[in-house]
Amino acid sequence: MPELPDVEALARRLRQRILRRRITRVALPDPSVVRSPRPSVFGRRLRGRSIRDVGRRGKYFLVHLSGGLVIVGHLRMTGDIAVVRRTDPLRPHTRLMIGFDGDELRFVDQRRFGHVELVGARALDTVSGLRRLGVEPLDPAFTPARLRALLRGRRGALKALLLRQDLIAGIGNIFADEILYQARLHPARQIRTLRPLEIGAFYRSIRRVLRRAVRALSRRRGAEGTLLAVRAPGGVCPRCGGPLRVARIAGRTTYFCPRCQR
DNA sequence: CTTGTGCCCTGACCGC
DNA sequence: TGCGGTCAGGGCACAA
Repeated sequence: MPELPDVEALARRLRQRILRRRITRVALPDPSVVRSPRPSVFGRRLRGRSIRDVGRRGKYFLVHLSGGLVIVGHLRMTGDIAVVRRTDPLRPHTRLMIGFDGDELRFVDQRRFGHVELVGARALDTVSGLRRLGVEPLDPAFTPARLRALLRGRRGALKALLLRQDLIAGIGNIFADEILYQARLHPARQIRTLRPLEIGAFYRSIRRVLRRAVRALSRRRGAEGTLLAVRAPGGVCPRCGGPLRVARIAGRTTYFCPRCQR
């Protein structure tokens, strides 16, 4: 589930809850979530440090610690993080706990695709995956000109482009569909056939969809009047009322409205 | 360069 | 109710 808006909302929530707090305890019910260093070292390195900041890059979350260390993590398909009372019952699939006095950060992940690693702040750009990420779509650096440059000379479907983390960071299957829906562009539409007006609509849709989702998720609100809300077999287009279509595009299950999206 | 496949895991769901 | 097959919103390596 987690894409850029989810991870951004998570980072904001964490910032409110654990900023400046000191780690007193680390537990690893499933040591395999830690990529590096070795799980036994991981806990020892964390204890005693305090949280300096919590950030995000693409779908990765970054917890900056005192002493120039950073926890880099990815939630993949089923990961989630919550800060709860230390006495609260453990949810199933809890993989990692980081304790502060009274509270505890818990990394829960049913499918065990998610992971964390601990790196020096200086070495952040050596983290594979993080290193190859493209532009942040909500950053001022992502301008219409930047998007045009990204599209220039490129072939393939719009949906495939949106899913490429090395071009634009943080968009996953769900929001790719939503962005194309709002831009009224067909997911299989070829990049090189886009007209200037459509590129403009594409750009605005990327920004608008992600920004609104960040806002909604940060307030723990749902999304209304969107494809998101009706994304299910038998779903109906909120705009024209016609049936949605499901297809495999760019290797992913794709929902779209064949009438509204061209 | 682009697309497709399989894989890492677990659980939900469907049809028989 | 039980069983096996299929699929899932990510990312990576690899092949064509």
